[in-house]
Amino acid sequence: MTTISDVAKAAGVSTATVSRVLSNSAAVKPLTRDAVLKAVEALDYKPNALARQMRTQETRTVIVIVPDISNTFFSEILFSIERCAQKYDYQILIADMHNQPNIESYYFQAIQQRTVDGIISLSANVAQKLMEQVAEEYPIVVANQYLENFNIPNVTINNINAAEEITEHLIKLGHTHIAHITSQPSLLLYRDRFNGYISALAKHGLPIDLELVRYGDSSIEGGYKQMTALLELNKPISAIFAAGDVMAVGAIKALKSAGLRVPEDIAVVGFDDIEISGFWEPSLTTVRPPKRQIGEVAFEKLLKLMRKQPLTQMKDILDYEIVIRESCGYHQNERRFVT
Amino acid sequence: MTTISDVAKAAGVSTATVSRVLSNSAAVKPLTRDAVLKAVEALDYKPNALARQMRTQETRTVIVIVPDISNTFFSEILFSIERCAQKYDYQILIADMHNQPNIESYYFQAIQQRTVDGIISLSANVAQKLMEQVAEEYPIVVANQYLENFNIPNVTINNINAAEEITEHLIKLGHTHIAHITSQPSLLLYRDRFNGYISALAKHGLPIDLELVRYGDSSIEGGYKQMTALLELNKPISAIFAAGDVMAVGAIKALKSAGLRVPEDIAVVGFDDIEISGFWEPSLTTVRPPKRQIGEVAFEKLLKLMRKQPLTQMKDILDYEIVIRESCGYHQNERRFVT
DNA sequence: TTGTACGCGTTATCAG
DNA sequence: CTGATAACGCGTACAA
Repeated sequence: MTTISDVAKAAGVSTATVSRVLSNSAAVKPLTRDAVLKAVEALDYKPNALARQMRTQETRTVIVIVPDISNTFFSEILFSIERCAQKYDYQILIADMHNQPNIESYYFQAIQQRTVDGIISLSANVAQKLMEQVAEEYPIVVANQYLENFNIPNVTINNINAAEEITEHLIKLGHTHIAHITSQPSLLLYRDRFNGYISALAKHGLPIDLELVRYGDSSIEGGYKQMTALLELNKPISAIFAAGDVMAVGAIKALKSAGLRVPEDIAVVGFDDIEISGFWEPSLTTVRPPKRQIGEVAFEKLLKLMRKQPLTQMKDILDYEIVIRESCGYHQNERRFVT
Repeated sequence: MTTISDVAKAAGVSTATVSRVLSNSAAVKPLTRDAVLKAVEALDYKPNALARQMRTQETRTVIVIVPDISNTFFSEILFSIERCAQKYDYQILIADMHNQPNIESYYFQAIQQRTVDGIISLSANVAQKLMEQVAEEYPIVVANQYLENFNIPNVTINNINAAEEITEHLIKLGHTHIAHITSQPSLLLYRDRFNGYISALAKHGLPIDLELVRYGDSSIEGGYKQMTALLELNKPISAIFAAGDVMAVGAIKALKSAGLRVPEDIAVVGFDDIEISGFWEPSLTTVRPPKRQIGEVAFEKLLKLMRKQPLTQMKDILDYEIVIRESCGYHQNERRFVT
């Protein structure tokens, strides 16, 4: 392994000068500079990043905690974070939780052990106190998700409003019996979407039937099972609001398996606007969070924390869009109930 | 920041003893051991991983280079690598190339700069010489992909055979005009699948028409466009072999948009067996590489390299499966041509 | 069983 | 503009 002192020797200068040349940190006479660069080239010298990081006490690496990397919703946000990081010359380390709760705490060690400079968590499925405690000492931003009375820099959308709005869209299309398919109620994100759904029903004087609210895995399989359970209730249902597109896709699959047409027999709307939503049949009406912007704002926020600059605001609430496609049956108004 | 010497002071011992306790590297009297652990607890001491890594010259971190993390094919392999890494107490760093060529070389720096102990690349879209040169000095395993006369530890399946077999499946179903949708011919992986396709046609004395072979992005969009181009040829085509499920899905979408039925009017088969393939309509007949095993074998191989143990074999060729579902129209034999 | 002291490879400080 | 040298925090001979 060739070190900086090997280079120094070869170039006939001190290690300090080599370091100066390599980091452009101070003026060096062009002649000696060339000599150093030549030696670097000749010896194929690569600076030892570990030693540098140890000396400077920064790794220029940020860890991103992702609930489930195989869900394209997250990989899209991740993409935007990566691009942003690249711009500022930071590396990204990806931590996949595979949807298991409380794994964040494991990754928090990384920052306490100085192996990364900051954390962006797309998950908040964790002991809140621990998280806030770590956040007091280290740069952390939570994006997409959040907790109650949350005292950590945070980037999100208003899930209550979004859920209410898309539910109202169904109501305006004439639906009065709308079921809700969702996931882990331990996540405030899902509770907010549930609350938006309830509040839309209430606002329009529609009956609320909690049997029409099902909880399951946030996966195609999960959506399929929940939808099947709903059908087995044999209650009148004319529309479904799924709290995630992945579950919506599973629900549509279940409806088709049961011989029902979407949206003619039952309308379905989702949340997230993942890639396949536009390709699915029928294409999915859904809520589109500003994925690119979420990533950018989260990284810029983290950057400020890492640079110990003051945050202008703790919480950024970004705008979402309602994307109307086929699955809500926008173009038809006659409704009939399944049983 | 509390260091090991803070702990030593608090516990009334030397730093060496603290180190011994923390790493269980040597016998320590239970009494002093307790004192040390108490001090660690009291001061909330976390060892500085950087310093440790610098001292031991190992990071226990492996970087995995992924062509496109939003393609679930790769996230499934990744999952298996992660599980394996966890077992051996290694961390995983994910490098997403976003399908751009020659980005691997950027990540090769990571290993040359000692920031990771090894590399698993799920891509081989790069200057071969550079790769082999780096591989001579550092632990690298290439999985899923490979190059010609490849002198790097490698885990893969026999793509030629798999492509030939699934093409033959179409031929046995009565198809004589089979088109091929594929991607970057610069990748040997795709050239091999192409060769398997050609060899199946040849074996059965079917005419080979290179106009029926289309190249494009390995994405839903890409498959859609290629299929559209194929239809515009106005040539008789009764089946499609897509070199990836993502493209197959796009092709089916295009066929449906053109008012054609799959598999009744045109049959489609894919490659990879990604998650949605089983949920798509029609569900996809495809080749299933042993994703879990690929990850495991790759990691175990890398482990040997990192431990400087001898490799029993350079190249592992694993078994694949042909998964028969709806999109090939297995249950019907009458064929008719479009146009 | 424990402590002292050195070195891992780099950058930063201080003289010159 | 350049060089000598002291850290950074830890693990480990070696000596006790």
